[in-house]
Amino acid sequence: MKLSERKKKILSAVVDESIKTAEPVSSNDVHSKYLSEFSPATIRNELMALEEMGFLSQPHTSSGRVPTAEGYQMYVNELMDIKKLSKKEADNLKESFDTKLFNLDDVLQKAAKTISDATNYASVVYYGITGGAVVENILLIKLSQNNTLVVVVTDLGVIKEETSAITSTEDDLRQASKILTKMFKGKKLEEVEHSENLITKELARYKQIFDYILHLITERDEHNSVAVSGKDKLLNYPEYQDVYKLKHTMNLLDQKDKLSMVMSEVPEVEFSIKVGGDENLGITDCSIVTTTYKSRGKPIGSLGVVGPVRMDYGKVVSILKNVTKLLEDNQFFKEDKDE
Amino acid sequence: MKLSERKKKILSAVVDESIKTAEPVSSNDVHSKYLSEFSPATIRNELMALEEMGFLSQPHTSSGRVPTAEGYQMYVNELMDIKKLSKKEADNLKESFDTKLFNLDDVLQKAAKTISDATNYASVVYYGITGGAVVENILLIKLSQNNTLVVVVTDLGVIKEETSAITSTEDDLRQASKILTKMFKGKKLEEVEHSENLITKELARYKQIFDYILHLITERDEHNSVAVSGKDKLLNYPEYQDVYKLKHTMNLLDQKDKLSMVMSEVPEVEFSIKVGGDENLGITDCSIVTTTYKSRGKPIGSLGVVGPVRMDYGKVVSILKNVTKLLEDNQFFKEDKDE
DNA sequence: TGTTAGCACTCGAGAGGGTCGACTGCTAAA
DNA sequence: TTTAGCAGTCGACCCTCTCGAGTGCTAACA
Repeated sequence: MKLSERKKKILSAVVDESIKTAEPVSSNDVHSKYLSEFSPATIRNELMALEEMGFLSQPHTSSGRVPTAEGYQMYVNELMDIKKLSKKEADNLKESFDTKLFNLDDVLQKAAKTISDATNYASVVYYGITGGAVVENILLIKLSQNNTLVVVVTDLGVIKEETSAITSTEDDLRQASKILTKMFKGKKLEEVEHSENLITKELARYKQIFDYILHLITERDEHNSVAVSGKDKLLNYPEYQDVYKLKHTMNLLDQKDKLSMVMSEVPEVEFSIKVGGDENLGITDCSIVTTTYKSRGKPIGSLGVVGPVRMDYGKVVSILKNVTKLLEDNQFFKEDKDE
Repeated sequence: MKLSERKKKILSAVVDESIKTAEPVSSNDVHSKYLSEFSPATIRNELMALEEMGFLSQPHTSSGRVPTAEGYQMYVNELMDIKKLSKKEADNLKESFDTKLFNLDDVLQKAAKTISDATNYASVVYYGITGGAVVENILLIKLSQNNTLVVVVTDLGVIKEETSAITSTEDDLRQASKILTKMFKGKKLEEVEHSENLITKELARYKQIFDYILHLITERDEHNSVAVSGKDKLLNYPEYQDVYKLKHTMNLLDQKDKLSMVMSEVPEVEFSIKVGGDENLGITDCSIVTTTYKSRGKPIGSLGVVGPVRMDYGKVVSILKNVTKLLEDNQFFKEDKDE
């Protein structure tokens, strides 16, 4: 569907104004605030055409126009200009995303919070598209009689948890740590996950520990690979004054498995922008913008923003671009690590 | 203010019905659902008297009655019967509050989630009324070139965090760990917090590490001692269909410092029930039920529930009682620890 | 042929008015 | 002291009317 230059300008104007005011946009609004070179009557004719094409709709006969999902989609695909962040905004982002963290979950959570604070929408950060992390070390540390701290160090950071399930002696722990590290060093997490049949004779003693580590890695893969932040921010938008819709979108943000499905798709283009949700997944009344981040040239996870359909896509895309860069420059995702 | 037996029964009925239906209660409701031994006219007379006393109010002249904050307060102070949980409910609680965790933050978070899930309101768990935790061990573990895991083990569990700030050698770390453990073993966290002047000659080398541990302990005291769970549950109550009120209460649950103030008060009675919020702190449109939990006979923290004024106080109190018990029976809070 | 002024038309928002009925307060009898 | 009876109140709901923002159409204009 080809659009004339003028139609593009007018559609852009309507979308921009919609994003700003959350109200239907009249021909006069477009004329006075965006395109004074065309008279309201001309604009009206174009609006009619754009409505016919499915990009705009009227809440009722004598009201202004509102973009349809298709209208927004056209906007983000072809019309939108991505605002580059000002130096100050970029610096703020950088500062807030302090990269000193060395725990994968913490890094994800921090990235999510940074995005949410910068965009003022809810955000989702996902890790695990191809599970890029490689085991470097497995530590077992006795904390007290019944508690052992298990630390799995990977090249992408630390996964850890303490437990009371392991009651071995310190000597045993040291021994087990050595064997396990030797066994798994250099392997990807999902390789570890599927190595139940690897219990050798020498490892049989440490079956309890082995099982725990499998459990730890599996569990984190299933549950802990999605960080969500800023759900409450949705409260501020007029489209979510309707508590019913609010609940719908908030519920989505609580369903880690559904989020995983959305976030693990790797789009062909840099950004996937699902305007109005995803029919197949039963997601409505919101838009989802996602992009992937890489380590060693391969996508290993994704960043996303969830907000009203009337989202400031230009700003969101720009912020996601920045945070992707910050994340990829993080000591653990960078290709040329100084080790 | 003394109430006749009959007035007590009627006020109880009005409050119970209000909690159930969230609608004004008529004399007929009370008569038909609670007290058929009195005629509606009699009940009307009593309702008038109770209104005069300030326990009830009418949204408008010809409507039923709604309890005032004072009405609820009277109810919780003198009239309410605390439902004992059924065996099954108690078992469910116990099961969901699995005590295998050995990290203070995790335990608090788990307790908060247990309470929120059981009550269907938002919950807050606070630690630090008198800071009961005593240092047992300080571990410094090299994870990679730039990353050291710092673990502070106390008798109440683990406080830990990893950092890239410490770049000492493994030998140094081992040494520092020994010195620090010796120095702080048996001390309370707040004693550690105020020991900046303790840098001895032998410790001077490890100033970086020392500073980090102080930072770690101080920070957790300031920020990480409040666990909140179930904010979203508030969405389900009719009083929060008004997004403005919802925001107000959700904001409260985000302000950790304000929550700390509320949660660190040790009430004289077992339960503090603030009906309608707290004027001094600017908290309105919600009720807060709190109780303290103990370790070694001393209160060290508190559990709380935040919900609409029309809260099922009886159920909440009962659940809090149960969780307090579960928490105090946790391996780390128990007096007779098997160490 | 594309653009624009003029104008009749549409429809939601908001105000005003009327009915209904739930529930009250009062009165007077039991 | 309790209760039946009843008039009175007021919100909820519905209908109607008015107002005006914004449209679509037509005819004139560049």
